[in-house]
Amino acid sequence: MAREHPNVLCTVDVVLLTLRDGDLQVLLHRRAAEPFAGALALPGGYIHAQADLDAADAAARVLRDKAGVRSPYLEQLATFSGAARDPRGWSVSIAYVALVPEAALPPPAEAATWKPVERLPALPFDHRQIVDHAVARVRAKAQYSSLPVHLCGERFTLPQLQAAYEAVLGEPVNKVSFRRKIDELGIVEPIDGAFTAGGAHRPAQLYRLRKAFRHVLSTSGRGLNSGA
Amino acid sequence: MAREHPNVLCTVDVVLLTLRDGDLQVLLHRRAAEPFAGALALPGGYIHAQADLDAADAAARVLRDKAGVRSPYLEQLATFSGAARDPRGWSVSIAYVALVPEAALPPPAEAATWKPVERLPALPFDHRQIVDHAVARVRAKAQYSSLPVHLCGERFTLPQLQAAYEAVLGEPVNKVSFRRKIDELGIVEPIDGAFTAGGAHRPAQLYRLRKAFRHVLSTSGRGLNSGA
DNA sequence: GTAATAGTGTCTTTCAGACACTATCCT
DNA sequence: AGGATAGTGTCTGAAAGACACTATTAC
Repeated sequence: MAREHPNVLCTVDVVLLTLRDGDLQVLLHRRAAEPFAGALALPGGYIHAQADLDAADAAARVLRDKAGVRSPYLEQLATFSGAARDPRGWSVSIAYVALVPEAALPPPAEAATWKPVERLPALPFDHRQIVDHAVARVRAKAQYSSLPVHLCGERFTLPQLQAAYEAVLGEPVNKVSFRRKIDELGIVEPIDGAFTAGGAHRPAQLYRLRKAFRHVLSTSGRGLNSGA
Repeated sequence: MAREHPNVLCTVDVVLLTLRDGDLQVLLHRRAAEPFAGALALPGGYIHAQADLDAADAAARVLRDKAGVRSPYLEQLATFSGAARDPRGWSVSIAYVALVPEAALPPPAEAATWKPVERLPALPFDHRQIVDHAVARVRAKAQYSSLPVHLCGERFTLPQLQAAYEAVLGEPVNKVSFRRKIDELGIVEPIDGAFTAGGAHRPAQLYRLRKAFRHVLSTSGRGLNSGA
């Protein structure tokens, strides 16, 4: 039975997003192999049935191997499929979105580049569509959930977190409303006695994610992110 | 290259939902083949690379063949994968949610049964998880979009539409707020001069979906459904 | 002191739910 | 007339944004 339908290529692709220079940026990887060898594309690869527990595991492996990133926020985005999207044949790509703070990134590998999602180069396959889909998802979830915290480091101030929301949403947000919202979401807590220092101004309270919200590996969609 | 990773089973499964007796119900299909022959499960099947354009097309084919349903509202749900979910081996199931009005259903085939999503029998594979995921998705989208209109027929009254929302959400909704919301969503229009008749009470205005919102075949996630 | 950013108190506007009323059919 | 459901006008309370104020640092 299983041998009757072997001719579908099963892959994962990952849209890894971070905040650089105030922009939401995506990691692109220069393809070594055909098709589209030499072109910038999303990091991705075949599912390894022998090694991967499931598709999320495969996506995590791709992130480790191609971006040097471990245990980021990882969420299933959607699956792109069909006869036309890959010249090698009928293919399935299970796409994931991953968020990492810039500080958690390793020194950039030579085959990899960051590009702002608003100024993307031409991408092979349907990768442009996948990135757009990812950005739309992250934007939508920023409206009602705490998703953008995963773009901040382990310790962050509320103004930094607000800047992360603003970068994702692409527009300024009201400070008072923002703090009210973060407060009711209840997903961050002040670090006792920890403040920023150095600026010629009042120091800011440092916060961290509450324990229950660290290491999120949601299967997909609306997860545990204390949505409204 | 393609021949190196052939051992992943590619399938689609469909959670077909409708409104029966005031309940949200899901179509279950009695399996003819092993594994789990004779058990009730979600309608699904292998992707046919020769015949299907993409996974959504495969899902539509499954719905035609196993439920006799044509061109319903069809939306990608999520993809379930891994070594453990199917005894035949490492598998990928691209799951879809479909909504149909009860009136658009053909006479029930003998291998198929409807079950309320709140009183499901035991299901094989991870189908229980898939159904729960689908119900959660439909509930979430009912909060801010016009999704439940696809459970109503071609012509419907606002009280009927409200009942559809209430069945999906599992709780009563405020009549005034409901009508305000439907009005701002702007996705339905009154049918000029068409009213219900027969009851011992005031007739209700009949509505229909606006042209732009018919035949939705969203790839996934938050689509064209005029979300808020 | 001033400049700069952090953090809060409060007013106003906007929106959702509650309630009550009117409208229109049938018997 | 009276019962039943459809549809609307309006009040009220909650939540979101605007604005202005206080707080704490460096110089």
